[in-house]
Amino acid sequence: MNNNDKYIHQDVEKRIYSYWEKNKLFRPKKNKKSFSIVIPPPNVTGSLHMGHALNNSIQDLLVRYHRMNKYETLWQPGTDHAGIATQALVEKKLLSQNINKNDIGRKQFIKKVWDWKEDYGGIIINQLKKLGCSCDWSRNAFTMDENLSKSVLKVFVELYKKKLIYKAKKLVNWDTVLKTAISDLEVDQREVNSKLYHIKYPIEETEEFITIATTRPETMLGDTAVAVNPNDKRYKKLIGKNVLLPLVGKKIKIISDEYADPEQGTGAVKITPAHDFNDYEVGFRNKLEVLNVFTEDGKINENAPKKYIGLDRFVARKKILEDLSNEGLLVKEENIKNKIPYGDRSNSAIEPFLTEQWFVDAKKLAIKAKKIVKLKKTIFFPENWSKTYFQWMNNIEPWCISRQLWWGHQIPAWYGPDKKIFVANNESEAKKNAKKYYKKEVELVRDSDVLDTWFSSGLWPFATLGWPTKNKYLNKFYPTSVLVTGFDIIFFWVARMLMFGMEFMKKEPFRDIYVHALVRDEKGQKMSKSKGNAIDPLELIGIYSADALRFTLLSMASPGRDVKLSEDRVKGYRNFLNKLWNANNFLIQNKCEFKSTKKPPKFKININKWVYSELLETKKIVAKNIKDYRFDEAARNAYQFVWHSFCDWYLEFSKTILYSNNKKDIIEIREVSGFVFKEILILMHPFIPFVTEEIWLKNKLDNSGKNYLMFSNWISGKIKKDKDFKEVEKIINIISQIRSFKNELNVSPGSFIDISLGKINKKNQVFFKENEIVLKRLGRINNFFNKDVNKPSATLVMGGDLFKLYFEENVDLNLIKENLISKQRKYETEMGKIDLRLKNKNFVDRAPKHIVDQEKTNYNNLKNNIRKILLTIKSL
RNA sequence: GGGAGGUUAGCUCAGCUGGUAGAGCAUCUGAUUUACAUUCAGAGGGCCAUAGGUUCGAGUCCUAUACCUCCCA
Repeated sequence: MNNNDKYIHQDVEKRIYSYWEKNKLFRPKKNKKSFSIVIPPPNVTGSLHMGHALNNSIQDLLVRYHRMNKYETLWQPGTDHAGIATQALVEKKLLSQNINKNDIGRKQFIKKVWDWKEDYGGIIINQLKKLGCSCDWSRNAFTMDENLSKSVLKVFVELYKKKLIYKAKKLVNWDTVLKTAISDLEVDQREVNSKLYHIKYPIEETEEFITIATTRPETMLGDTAVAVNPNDKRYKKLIGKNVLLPLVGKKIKIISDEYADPEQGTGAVKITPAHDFNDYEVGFRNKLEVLNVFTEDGKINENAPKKYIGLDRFVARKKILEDLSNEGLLVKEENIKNKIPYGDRSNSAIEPFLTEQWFVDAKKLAIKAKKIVKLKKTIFFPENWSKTYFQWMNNIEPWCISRQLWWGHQIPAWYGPDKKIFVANNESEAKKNAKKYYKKEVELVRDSDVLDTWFSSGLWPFATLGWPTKNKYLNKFYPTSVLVTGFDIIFFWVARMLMFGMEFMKKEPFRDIYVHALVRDEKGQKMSKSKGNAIDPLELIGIYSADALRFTLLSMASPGRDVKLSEDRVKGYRNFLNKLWNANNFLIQNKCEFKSTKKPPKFKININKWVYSELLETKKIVAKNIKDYRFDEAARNAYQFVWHSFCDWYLEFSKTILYSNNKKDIIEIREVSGFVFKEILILMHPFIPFVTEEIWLKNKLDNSGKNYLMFSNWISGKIKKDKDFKEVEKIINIISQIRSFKNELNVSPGSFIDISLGKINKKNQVFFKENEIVLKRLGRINNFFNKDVNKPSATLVMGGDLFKLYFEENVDLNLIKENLISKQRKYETEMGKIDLRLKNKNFVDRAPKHIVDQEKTNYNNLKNNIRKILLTIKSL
């Protein structure tokens, strides 16, 4: 065998991909029905990880399947601008060149970001291509593109007009490293080991103290009250009195509020409205002063006593504890576990921080978005995710959308001299409105903040299709057919697309939402770079091929399960590609005919009927499983058919004819095997596009570009399981039994046997004669005897008939006996079970008739088998 | 605290509206002039987490319990 016949995926993938691109095969091709998917836009700074690989393998399967089957298919690709991540990355890069972004200014900085994007923003796109993704790259979108930016402005302006966007001064989650507000979804609550400090606050005009417990003593500088529960007897008499705030020296009141939990800590809590969400509420109810003692980068500000000003919050904590201890006010420290909010980008502790920000009234937008799912116009797969969705939507909070960054969509709000807000699509429009309002020209200042990246991603399903401009794409492809995504962004992204889609398109953005699992390592650990257990998909592609990786991920994508990826699986599916490749080699060597025709050749040989029927059945079940989003099942069905039915059985059967002198039959086999194999390429293409395309082109099935695999429809037809089909099933059964029997008797599998047909019925005799060649070759049988001969033999019971087998080598009679006896026992216990069932009157009366009949038949068959076994044992 | 999911062969997982427990990998035994050693044939391996219940019949439905994973507060 020469090397040209090996499948070397490294040589193939690049060439095949550029062939697809060159022929513009990823663009939608006109058709009646339409199918569309928008890609979950990967972060422009990102690189392909296993989650992407799974997510996009699924999408590509769906897209290729529909594209092949008469759908005008669009897979809309793109990336998002990842405000914080990208800004941080470019900032860091500039700093390494000793450039501070504040020195070059906003405009220059943004230019630098665009430069960076030009150079590196395409990395993940190229990686998706390596995976084989058939996105329409001519439509590649970016959330900062002109068109998308226009949509963002329009949405902002309209929501503002509808009062669904507003500006407010509130406590927000503040990232002190990135110096920006973030939304509550971007906050990670992490359990950490902390200390609970018990601190005595002296009560005014007494010698007494009230002891409060806190994990954050540094915030006491901003305390404006101490709260106790109104029902807490211990503290009842103290309500209304003042305490002297230690270290600060000012008087604050002891108030009563339900928020104080008598069971927690000491039952008395310090209230710091500016630095705690709960305290803020308490402060609001009790009209307390809101005193901010932090700066935007987490240092103590000038509202605190002088000695603490400028200290970092954690340094201040230490210092304050020291000072309290010196004054004898620190009662005790308790080790506890509690949850600390962390920013998911900066990994730093998040501060509740009082600022003015822009908010979306998510509660109102959620109404229609909930309804559409409730009405099942949009359906989650697996359905259970809708519960998660509703739970979040029912408790949705205002969404903080402003970010104190430069990179992103700058908020289209301008301020007049008196801070009056003018929201408009552009500056001149804002100016016009201002002039109307002030009755003269005034200087306007634009809001310097940008919008949350998810705000623009929320418009993805229609903005990428050209909205707000009306166009045929939007008409054709919105609502999109299905969204394929991980459950971790149901809130971040899916819910927001549903809200915006319903508000602006009045229609759901997608019919189905397929939620897939997370990819974990083989031990079930979440993959992460920091743990070092991340498997790089590109590395696997390099070693085992993109097809192998895709097939692995698809076959493991069971609903509701995490995907635990092990390299062995990928290896196994690489072997599968090799199998396919070699089957093709075999067909070529045997001059099988590859024709692009859709019409199957005429055939009458039983194995041809059998394989054709199996093919139709496989296509049907695979198509059904794809429709049901059961990619694991679909992959299994396809694998089973190709490897076992086609390669292991059919091709082996076919050799009996191909190597014979029967010219007519040889021609039929050549036609049918070529036809079925061509259909296998079509069947497998959505799963393993590269190798199938390579074989397709190698066999010139493309008809010089007139017949693209990518647009070849799947075959369908009536599955016929006639007499011939059943005959082949029987052949398989008999051969398997002979092989198994030999094994049990320690007879070498390569040896030949003779079989006596002497005592079997006429029907079976005819069957054996008719399928003589096949049975002889695959069953390794030399002769069929018409009568029993006088030679040592073993008896095999197959399908209720007794066959005498004569071996070349000596077989231990005891072994045969043991074998038969053990079989007999097995049958007997089985019979016992059935007998018990049949004697149960309740069963016979109540179970459906066909079940009872089935049991009876089984019983009789077993009985018959045992009878024959006993006969044989006797004869030994 | 609220919610979701999981527990089936050594490992990773299927198992639909209840009707004799399956696959891949791994293991073991064997094969080899053959399209493929990235191969082929065969075998062993299961109290379906536990305890109740419904049912003629439960891996499957119901109720508890235990342990694991995740989400929200």
